[in-house]
Amino acid sequence: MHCRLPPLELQQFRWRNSSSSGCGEKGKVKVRRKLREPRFCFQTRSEVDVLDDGYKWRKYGQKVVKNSLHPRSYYRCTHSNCRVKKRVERLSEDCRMVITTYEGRHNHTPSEDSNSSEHECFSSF
DNA sequence: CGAGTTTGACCTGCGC
DNA sequence: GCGCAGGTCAAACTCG
Repeated sequence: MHCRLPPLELQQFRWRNSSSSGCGEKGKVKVRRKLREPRFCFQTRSEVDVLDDGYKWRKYGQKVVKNSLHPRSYYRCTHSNCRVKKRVERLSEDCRMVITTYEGRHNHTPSEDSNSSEHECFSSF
């Protein structure tokens, strides 16, 4: 049963408001929502960081967290209409164990497009 | 040439 | 109020 939820849920999501000084043209100072999308945490034991779930992910950041001795990777769905994000963290105790946290829901079919694989059996938050 | 990856800088929230 | 930790973006670089 690798469905245990790590203490990641304690973290809150915040969006950076484009309040770049000097860029008065921005105007979009309104916060991008506190992000109320569901989250799906998965703990998988794999040698690879990214699991090919059928979607295309683009890495947009990497940070080292104190909780883990390994850096955490941040991925984003390449689809323009899909703002789903994925967080991949490696356990310090088990470098073979990776925690994949999905944020949001895909509003499109996987890149394969072979069939609408409704593998959304994720525990709806 | 384009998409994707990498790395650093910057910002925000929370704890002390 | 300040410092720390975590998260995101943007510019530059690389590979296909």
